[in-house]
Amino acid sequence: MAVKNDEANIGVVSSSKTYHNPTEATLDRIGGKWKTAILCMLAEQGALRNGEMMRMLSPITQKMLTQQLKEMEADGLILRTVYPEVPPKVVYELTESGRSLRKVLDPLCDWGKQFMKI
Amino acid sequence: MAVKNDEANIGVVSSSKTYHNPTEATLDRIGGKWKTAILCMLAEQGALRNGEMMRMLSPITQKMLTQQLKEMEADGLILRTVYPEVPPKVVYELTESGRSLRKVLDPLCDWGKQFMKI
DNA sequence: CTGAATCCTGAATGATACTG
DNA sequence: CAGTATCATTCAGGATTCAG
Repeated sequence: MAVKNDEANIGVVSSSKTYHNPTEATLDRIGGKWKTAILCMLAEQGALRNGEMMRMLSPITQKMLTQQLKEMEADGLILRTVYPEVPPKVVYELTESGRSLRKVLDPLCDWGKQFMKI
Repeated sequence: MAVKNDEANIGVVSSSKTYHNPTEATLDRIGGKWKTAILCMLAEQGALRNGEMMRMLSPITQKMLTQQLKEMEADGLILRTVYPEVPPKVVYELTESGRSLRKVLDPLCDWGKQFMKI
């Protein structure tokens, strides 16, 4: 997913893989275990804090939430804003590119509804 | 992906997970490393044989191709037809459900084009 | 409150050899 | 031609602990 920090590739936003078709490039960016859930939440709620997302995505771990958010930030899908307060306040929201994913997430969501048992 | 053959779940087409949202149900079915590539090929070509797909997806291994096809067949996305000939002839094509994935694959493909370098 | 740093396990994928 | 069967490897994901 996203970036592999080997020596020759530090800080590079997008790895230089070769895909069989463009769908694989998309899945590389939204295929993480929690990414579509996070993206859908942010699309609905607008902007959220770490703690809020932790609760909504339970039982996600802090490590996974942070990791998935970081990767998506590096991929330009999410904007992370730190407010210099005490205690710390950090807010996450979709970027323009992240919002453009709606065209992808909506069909993904529609098709999957036939299997939902919630 | 697809089925987990533990004792209580043999032969069940769809595992009984609980998802945070329907997108995860979709990704469970098309998220394998080669699945979208296979599905797109079949959507374009109509029907293909094992050897044809092996060549088009190179460097996929025989094991992975068979495995991904089996899972998608179990999920009702692909139809496998064996012609009783010598040498053997087996043809794969999309089912109705598989064809309905076009609504998902097309947006997935469109969005990913911005990252293609081929 | 937000998040970094380690360590660890299992699933997913791959290499290779064999078969009706 | 179209697979199976094993073994090896890699890597995403998870548990736990520490920090500003």
